Amino acid sequence: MTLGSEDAVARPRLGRAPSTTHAEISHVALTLFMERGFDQTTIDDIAREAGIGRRTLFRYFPSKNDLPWGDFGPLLDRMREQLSGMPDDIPMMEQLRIAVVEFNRVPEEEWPYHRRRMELLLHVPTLLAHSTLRYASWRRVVAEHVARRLELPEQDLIPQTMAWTCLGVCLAAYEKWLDDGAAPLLDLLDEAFRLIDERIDTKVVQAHRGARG
Amino acid sequence: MTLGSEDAVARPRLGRAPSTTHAEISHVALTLFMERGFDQTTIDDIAREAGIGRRTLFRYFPSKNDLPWGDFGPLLDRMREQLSGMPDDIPMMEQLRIAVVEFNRVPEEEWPYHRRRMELLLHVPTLLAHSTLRYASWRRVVAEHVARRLELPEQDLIPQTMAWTCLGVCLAAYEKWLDDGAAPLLDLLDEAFRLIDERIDTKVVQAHRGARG
DNA sequence: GACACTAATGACACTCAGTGCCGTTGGGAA
DNA sequence: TTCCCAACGGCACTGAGTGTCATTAGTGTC
Repeated sequence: MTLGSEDAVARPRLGRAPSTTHAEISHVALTLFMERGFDQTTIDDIAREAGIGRRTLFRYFPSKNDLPWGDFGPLLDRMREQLSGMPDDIPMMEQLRIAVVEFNRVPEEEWPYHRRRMELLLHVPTLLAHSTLRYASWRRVVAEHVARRLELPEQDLIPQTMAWTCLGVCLAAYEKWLDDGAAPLLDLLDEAFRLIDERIDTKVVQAHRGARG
Repeated sequence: MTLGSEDAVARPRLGRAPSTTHAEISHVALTLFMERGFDQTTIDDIAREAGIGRRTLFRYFPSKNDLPWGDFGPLLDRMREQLSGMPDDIPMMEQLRIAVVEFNRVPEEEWPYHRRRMELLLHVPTLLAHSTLRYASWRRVVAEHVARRLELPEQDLIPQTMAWTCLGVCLAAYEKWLDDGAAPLLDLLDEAFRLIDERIDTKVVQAHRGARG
């Protein structure tokens, strides 16, 4: 859930060079969004501030809602690879915990932007809604892994529900991170997954017991 | 997750009478969306077909994305009441199952529309995204109940995660319902909740055992 | 039946997101 | 230098959503 690296990978030396990067535009947008609010910032404001044409901005990002996200695809690929390369002798929940924590690791220079990013994504209704589409591909990665691991079809109830649960855990950890501001994100995520791993099989039992006793 | 009753409750007999209802507009919209596709249907198309002005349509629904939903608020209130009035001697997961099944009960005359509605909400990206905002209030109701029941703060990890899990279960059941088309929705929901209730405490253990053994 | 009150309606104008089109720009290769 | 090609940016257009305001149509009163 971070912005990812610059786009400068290895251009096949042909045609005019790009005049900017996803990261640069995203940073400008994040700053303006935090200053004026998401709805009060127009695409023209951002384009002007970034020193590019409005039309160009829409070539980098398909919509205003995508601006805070930066470049999401590569991160997802990395997580998929990491999960599929995970040794089988690790318990599933632990695999998921490790992969999720790793997925959320952000280069230090991105930290201030990452906080703004998540602040916006979780609290601006429009962005909250749009995020669903990103989360859907993320959940897919989790569901795939769980399905493979438990030898079930991906569409089965267990992998699907597990993916939703993982997403919920992550978002709860993010909320906490934004709230108290002191604890490092990765610690919170790690802790949350351990807690769920430990309690997920007892919380329902507790409820039963509480009801029966 | 249905459209709910007509708006004709008990108008305080003053001023001009409304010329239509949420349900009526929603039905017109659902029909057009299914015929031409969501993106290919404009607000003007719907207003014209419903025989009202474009401006009037926006007084009934705040956005195009809200058209399939109808009137959601009252349903949510009903579920909240039902959960809070639930006897304590019923296990929590069973309480949730009953409330969720009841929440999804739809009057028979709504059935054909309900199918279109869910088809759209789950498969049109824009609507899928927008639904998040509705789901958020739904999750809140679940989280509130779980928190009260387990005597935890609502913001705690367990209630939050439980709410996400319930949402995931519901959506998985809905997907299945749309897919095979034969089984009644309420049966699928009931079945899914029972399955999760039964397996949620073993699935992780299975994974552990599978890994260790 | 005329009048007053009030709420719903619809027409108009406006902002802004997003798209298609097309001529321009500038870096690398021949 | 010239050619090639991708990135750029301007322009015009569609469609969602909003603010404003005059009009319409019920209800109660005289």
